[in-house]
Amino acid sequence: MSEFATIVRSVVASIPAGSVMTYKEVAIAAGNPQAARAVANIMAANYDEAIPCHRVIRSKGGLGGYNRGGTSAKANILKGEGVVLYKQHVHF
DNA sequence: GCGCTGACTGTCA
DNA sequence: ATGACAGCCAGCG
Repeated sequence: MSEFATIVRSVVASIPAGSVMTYKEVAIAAGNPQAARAVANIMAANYDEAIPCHRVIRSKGGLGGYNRGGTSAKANILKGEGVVLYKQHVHF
């Protein structure tokens, strides 16, 4: 794996419960502000239980996707952690 | 090593 | 306010 992927995982794993980060923010934190797609790809292709991908959302507030139960499960988990959701979109 | 795909984003029409 | 287009990057066949 590349260093980028490692940093991305670390960043995502560092997101506290009740908080969320956008793919863009994660990409920036990983050192590549333009690599939002790559971040999403890493999440989708290399999911790990230690990596709370459900706390990573789209810049528009959409949940994006989830490879472990679907968007619905993702929304449910976020809501359970204290994130305010409104019809599957994060309420900033 | 090349080309396609995707849980994206921002801008233009 | 929607919809379409293009730019961007890493992973996989």
